[in-house]
Amino acid sequence: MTRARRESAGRPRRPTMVDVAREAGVALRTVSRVVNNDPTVGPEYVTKVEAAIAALNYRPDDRARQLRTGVTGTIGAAVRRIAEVNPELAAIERTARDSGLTLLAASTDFDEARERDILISMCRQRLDGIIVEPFGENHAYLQPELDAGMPLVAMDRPMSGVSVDCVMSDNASGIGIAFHHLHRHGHRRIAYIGDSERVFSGRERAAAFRAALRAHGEGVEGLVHPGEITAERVAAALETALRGPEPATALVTGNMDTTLTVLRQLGPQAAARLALVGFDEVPLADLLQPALTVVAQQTAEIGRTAVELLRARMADPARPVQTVVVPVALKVRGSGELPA
Amino acid sequence: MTRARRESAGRPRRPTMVDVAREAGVALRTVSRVVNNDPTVGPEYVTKVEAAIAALNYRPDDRARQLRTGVTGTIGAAVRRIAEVNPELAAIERTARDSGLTLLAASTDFDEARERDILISMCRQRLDGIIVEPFGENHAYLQPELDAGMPLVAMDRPMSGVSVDCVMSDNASGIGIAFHHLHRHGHRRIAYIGDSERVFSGRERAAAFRAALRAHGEGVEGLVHPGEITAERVAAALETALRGPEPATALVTGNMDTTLTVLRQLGPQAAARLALVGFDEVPLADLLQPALTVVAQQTAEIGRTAVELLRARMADPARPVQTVVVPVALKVRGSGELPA
DNA sequence: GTGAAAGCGCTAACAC
DNA sequence: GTGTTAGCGCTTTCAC
Repeated sequence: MTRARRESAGRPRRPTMVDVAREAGVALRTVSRVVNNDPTVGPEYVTKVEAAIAALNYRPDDRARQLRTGVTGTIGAAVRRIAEVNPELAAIERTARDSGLTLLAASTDFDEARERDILISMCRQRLDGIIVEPFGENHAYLQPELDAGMPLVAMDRPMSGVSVDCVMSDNASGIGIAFHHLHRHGHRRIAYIGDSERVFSGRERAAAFRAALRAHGEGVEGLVHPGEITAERVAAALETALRGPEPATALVTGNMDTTLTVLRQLGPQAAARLALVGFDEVPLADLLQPALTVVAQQTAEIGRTAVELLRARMADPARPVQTVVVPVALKVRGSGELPA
Repeated sequence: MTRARRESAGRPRRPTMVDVAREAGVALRTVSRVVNNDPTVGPEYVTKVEAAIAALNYRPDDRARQLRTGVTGTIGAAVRRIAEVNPELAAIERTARDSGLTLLAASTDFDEARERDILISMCRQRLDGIIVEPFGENHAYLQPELDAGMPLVAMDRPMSGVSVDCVMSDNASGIGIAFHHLHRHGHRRIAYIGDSERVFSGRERAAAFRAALRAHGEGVEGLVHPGEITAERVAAALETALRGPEPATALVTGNMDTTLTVLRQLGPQAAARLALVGFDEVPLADLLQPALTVVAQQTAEIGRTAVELLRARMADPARPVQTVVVPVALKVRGSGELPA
């Protein structure tokens, strides 16, 4: 009766294994064996079953298989942005695919509530594991899921409130490298503009820059400008850094958004004269004039490691929690080598 | 016994509705009602059940719900690249979310076999619908899925071998706009470099460019260069177009990859002198010198429409197949307004 | 209003 | 080797 109802609703019923078994004249179990390539099935049965499958256009229902076996063969990635340049995500996808895992990717969109919705939904779907580029400030609500055995790995930033595996860049070294590169090219007043210190990486990078200034006996005043990345805030920071009594001759930007905002605020002429090293790779950096010197994160390595950590956790839920720090690399292209 | 085995394997068992019902001292059905916010449950039952849920850290298993109800609440997007700038995908995600649908995004990665694997896998998962940016040349293998009622929408390109809803840009108009813009700025020898004519959009755009040339009484020889987008091929095309006896004074590029390859091949100085209009928006187009004039696709509109078409198809499997053509828009920024 | 029982489509015991 | 049976965790008839 259920069936009759559904058919009359307009949607054609899909054949199930039962239908295939009847069509082939074999038992349900045999069809299941053929579908799963069980080598212990007699070849004549294989032929019969495959014929029936083709005749009915049968497609196994993965949902039922997943419910029965308990595994989905799918891992989730909750990143701040899919649909933007995101080499970590690309590496995650590649690595997952190579491991025979399907990737379910979703954007948290810099929204704490949305991040929570997505993570909870992934848990309800009983995905085999989750990689998250955390955004929210408190993830204690995930503790029950972790207790229930859900494998979870943090990428780019650690999580607060729960203890999970994590892979991230060596932010402090990257800022140090940028500073020293400019210093070596003769600059003595070097300024920093970057993300808000409410954000983990913003905090780490601003602190590392202050440390670099102090290590060279320089004062900090007027040179370190963390904060929201808006045109107004960045313009004000540039004004302070470059127009004061002791103007900076070089600039380090703390992430890609900052770099682009700075370039747009300065305009092509001024930008071409300012020594600049950006943290994070920038698309088309090589086409700008001068081409942009950056400290690049090893994004492919980060994404790959995230999947490796996740797989290790899936294989052994009891293994100790691990944090992997990936080194960064300076890409010398021109803007960072301008003289003072 | 099964349970004991699984527990001994190290993975803690998650509580099910049965456990919640026992804990709360109510029937299974009542727990289901509470979980689904059925308003006909007595308030004291709601309290008891919610207490039990909290006590056990119960999370419903979506797989079981999906199997039972037949719907997943999830649509799939098989695009050529997630993890690259992909405004269509961003719009799909936004629109899907606004409709209460989860998005499962996967990269076909310009690989026909992979596209096939992904689409078949999405069908096996019985997703509620699929949006595909088709890459392969023959999708007849999807016919059984369509017959079985799987809603499917093509984006950016039509599909061959099956008849499905489609949303795409007005390629021909876009090329015409680019040509006329350069023509209006005094150029008479205008060349075209673009994607291979094996690709649908490459075919449409090259044909439109030839038509524009002819409409202005110009010859075609040496001016139209469709083909693979490699540094060598583009360099050769540039050589032919710009260094011949009648060198072109302006150039139309057929997609983003072509535009970037041309800019890299020319180098900053030569690029700054060539009148250029690109098809497709380019990241950081405003930061180049001169800023890049492009024919931009209305990507947000395309992604939104793809979801709308899919939802319409899900609601009414019998509705006639529809193709939506979205207009393009010229973005005047500098490179396309250089004199001859 | 609530509760018992059937069943979504599949896989895994177990006997044959 | 193959067939029968139970059950994954949930929703949904139906009687109460």
